[in-house]
Amino acid sequence: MATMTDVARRAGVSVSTVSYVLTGTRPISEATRDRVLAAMAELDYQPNAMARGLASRKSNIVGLLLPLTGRGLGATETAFVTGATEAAREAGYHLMLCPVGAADSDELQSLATQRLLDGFLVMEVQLTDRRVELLRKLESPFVLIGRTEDGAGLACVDIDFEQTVDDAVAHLVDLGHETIAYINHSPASLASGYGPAKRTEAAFQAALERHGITGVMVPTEDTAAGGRAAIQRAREECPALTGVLVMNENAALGILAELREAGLDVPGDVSVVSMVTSEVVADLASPALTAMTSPGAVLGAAATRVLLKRLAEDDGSTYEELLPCALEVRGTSGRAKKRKTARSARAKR
Amino acid sequence: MATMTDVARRAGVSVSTVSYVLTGTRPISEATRDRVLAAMAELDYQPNAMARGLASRKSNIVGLLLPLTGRGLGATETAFVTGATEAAREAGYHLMLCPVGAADSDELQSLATQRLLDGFLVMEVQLTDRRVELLRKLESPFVLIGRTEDGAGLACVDIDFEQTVDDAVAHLVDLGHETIAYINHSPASLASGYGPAKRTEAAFQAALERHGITGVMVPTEDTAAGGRAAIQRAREECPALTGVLVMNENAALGILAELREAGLDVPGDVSVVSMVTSEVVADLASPALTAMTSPGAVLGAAATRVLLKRLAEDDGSTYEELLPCALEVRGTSGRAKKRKTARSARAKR
DNA sequence: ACGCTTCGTCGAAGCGTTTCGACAAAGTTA
DNA sequence: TAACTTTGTCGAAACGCTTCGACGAAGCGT
Repeated sequence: MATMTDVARRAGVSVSTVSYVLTGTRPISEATRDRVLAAMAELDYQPNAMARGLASRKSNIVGLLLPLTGRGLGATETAFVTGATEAAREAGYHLMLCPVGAADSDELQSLATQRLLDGFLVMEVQLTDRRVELLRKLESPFVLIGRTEDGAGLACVDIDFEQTVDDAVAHLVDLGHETIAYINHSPASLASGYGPAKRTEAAFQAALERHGITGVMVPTEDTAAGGRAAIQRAREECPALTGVLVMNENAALGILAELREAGLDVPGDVSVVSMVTSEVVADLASPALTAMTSPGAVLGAAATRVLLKRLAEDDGSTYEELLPCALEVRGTSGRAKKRKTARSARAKR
Repeated sequence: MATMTDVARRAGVSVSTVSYVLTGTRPISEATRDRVLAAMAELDYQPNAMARGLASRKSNIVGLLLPLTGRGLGATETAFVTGATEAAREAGYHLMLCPVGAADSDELQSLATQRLLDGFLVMEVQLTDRRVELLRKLESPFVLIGRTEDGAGLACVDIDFEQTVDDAVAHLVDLGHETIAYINHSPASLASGYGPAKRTEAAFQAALERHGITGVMVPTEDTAAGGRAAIQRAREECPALTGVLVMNENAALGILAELREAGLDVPGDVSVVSMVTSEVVADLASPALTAMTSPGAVLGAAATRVLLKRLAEDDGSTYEELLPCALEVRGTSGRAKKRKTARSARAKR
């Protein structure tokens, strides 16, 4: 393994000169630069990352903090990871996967103090997240994917849930739907203050009022079975519903199956729109799901770029970037049936 | 940020002593160890990873090589990554994601030469993979997830495709199926010599002969739409089929949908068994897929442990570990219909 | 009481870079 | 032409750790 000293000797210059052509920190004449470059090529020289890191106190590695618990990652999270990884590599950085949940502060503390990582990308952010306080205390640069309760002094990149709900509801309203169910995440995540669940809940209520239509909200587990149960319950509570908004890919497929088995046609009788959904899963369904496509990879890349920019400029200002999910109309949404129920519904009271 | 010198001063010992209590390389008396430990605690000392790496020429980081191309990772690959990450962390290692496909040798060359990583986990291995030659040439320890044509001198961990096919076919045969279609990966991957596709193809043929039953093999794209097309074609080529084996999760869902729309009941008329499938996707289907559950996380963990063991023992011997997929009977497989076709089929000739 | 090994500790020499101050040589200004 | 600035290069001091050789102090057999 050739070292910088070898290169220097071969090129007939000092090591510092070699370092300068490598880093571009000081001007070097065309002639010497060429000699040095040639020597490097001949020796197959590659700078030693550790030595570099030690001397410059930066590793060119960023850590991706994500809880690796239970059933593993969904397609959206995965896209996020790959997007971040790609973006990092394009900027000459590396990405380290750190299985660190909101709970393991010790783990994070030692990670951040080890000086192995230049900064952090934080996934699965809770509304109040101890990792955030900790990182701030340790003065480690970081960017959140998601948002905490109070975003002051933080940099975050997130999905624009409000906009996404608005767009989804608007789509259904445009199609003539006047009674819509919102199948949210689980009661547990709602109770624990999981951001996306809370935000979309509020946005859904607001959208209902704005459009002057009615709806129900039913929380559910993130599984196909959960979706089946939820749509049953929604139809009991609100038999007139013709539109369904689902916050979860897995539940969405269950809903489709349940509706089919109940003899209802999708989108003929009921329209289903899936929120924050990956294209792969949307295409898995039959018919393919009309969905708000989550910008997974784009989000990951955006977060990474924000972090790297902050590292370069030593910038710690507040920053927020929200990306909406794009409506992708596929096979599960269509015009609402004519409201022959209007009269009978009134008669019912 | 406290350094080792600070700790040494505070504990009234030399830096080397501190180092020894940290690494355990040499015996240290109970008394001094305690003093040093106390000093560390008081100063919130954390060893500097870079300095450590430089001095010891090991980083405690392993790289995970995976092509990050196109549609992103499937659930199985994702499980693999998380399994590997977890296993690494448990052993005090870190995991770096390296988007390096079989093509980017340059990228890999510099990665390996930089001395940033102690070893590599190689995913998506081709039957002849340039990364393998390169890593071997550079004398970087590595473990394959998958297998190359010739495994001599290599360490690899892989799914036992032969066993998995055997088990799946046996399951169908036990249920009385005598005509089975095998929906494999795409023609392109077959042509490029993608290991799993080739191996399962051969294993399927062998299983057919062994059981004395008939079957067809149809390659298909890895999408729901691909699955639909494939099952149509399979039924044209072989109208008597009652059992289907699918090599792809996404295609499996398409097959289910297509059969349903063709008026066939699953598992009443046709049984479907999905190979190398993640539980999440299997549960997404209605009815839930009978599947050979891929040991994603377990595989990832196994590969990591093998790599770490080789790092520790400087072992470079040939090694192969094959893990089968476990049959998980869910809702898409059942007894074959009585063969009233037997006579008419014979009459046909 | 003698030479032995073993134990516990220290000092110093790296590990391969970056970075700072210094300094000739060349270029610029007045 | 004197007095500066800029350009290009060098040497040496970090960076924070590991590891090697050395060595006094015990512990052991004889």
